[in-house]
Amino acid sequence: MGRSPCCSKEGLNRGAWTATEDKILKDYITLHGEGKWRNLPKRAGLMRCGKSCRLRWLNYLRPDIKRGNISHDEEELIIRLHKLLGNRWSLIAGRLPGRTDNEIKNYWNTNLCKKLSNPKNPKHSSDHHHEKKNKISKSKNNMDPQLKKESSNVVRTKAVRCSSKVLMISNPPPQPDKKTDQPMANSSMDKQPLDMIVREVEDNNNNSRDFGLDGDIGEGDVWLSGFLNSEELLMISHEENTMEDWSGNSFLDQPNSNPHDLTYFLECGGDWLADN
DNA sequence: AAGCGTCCCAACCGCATTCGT
DNA sequence: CACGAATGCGGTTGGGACGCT
Repeated sequence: MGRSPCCSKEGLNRGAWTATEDKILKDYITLHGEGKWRNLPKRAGLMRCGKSCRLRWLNYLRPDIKRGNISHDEEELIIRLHKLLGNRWSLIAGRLPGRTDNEIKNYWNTNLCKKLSNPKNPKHSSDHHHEKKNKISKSKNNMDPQLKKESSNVVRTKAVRCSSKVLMISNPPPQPDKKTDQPMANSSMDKQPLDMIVREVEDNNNNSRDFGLDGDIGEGDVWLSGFLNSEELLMISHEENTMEDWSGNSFLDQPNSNPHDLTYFLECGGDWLADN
């Protein structure tokens, strides 16, 4: 029983990649481009499964990969993003140019997880090369259960890619009912001030409520789900009551933004729509 | 120097989601 | 709409590197 493997494992190389394999893969992708991973190994002459090739390329061989030396700024950003997004490593990585989801995940698990659970421990500096061998007696599978619990208390959503998401902050239009496609009555989210929404996100962090996309979705959740699943995520700054995209551009600086209306149309890829 | 324990990270695995027909 | 294939994602594992005794 069980699922059939992604490819036949017989006769395939496993484990660490050799320099020769790297070169073959890199040359092949340089020549033919990414994609068609399943057939790639055969065509490139690699004794690897397609998944393995994809992973190797994305996490190691891509020319724009930055490796090691995660800066203090990057670390701060990871922490902030993780607070908001939880373990959605690919989304977090998307906001850190040159960083991969795997690298960020590893960095989180080996450094930030401990650091945040024990922030006063001076051994946990931001320079992870210096903290490499700190002696917290904890094996991987022995993680503090409380810590595990806390790390799961984050907004989690199904990984959903959006083609075009719209986020209305203060005055959302009636949303079509998923089943009937008819507009729903204005929700209680209407005219909700910005900080209310921020608080709602935080409350959801605290009570582990999951934002389901299917079935039993509250009206407010529809909006927040859209927000949280959007690749072009916005950061809402509590202090300044402004919205920023991750590059630090203020929402209020953008064309068509209106601080009183706070209607923000979001096109994945970060393009600001000329009109709605 | 050898043995042991711990840590880190590349790679693997299984499931979810998207895509194509 | 249904189905299978392809791709993407996040959790987990295993082995090498390193420090300590």
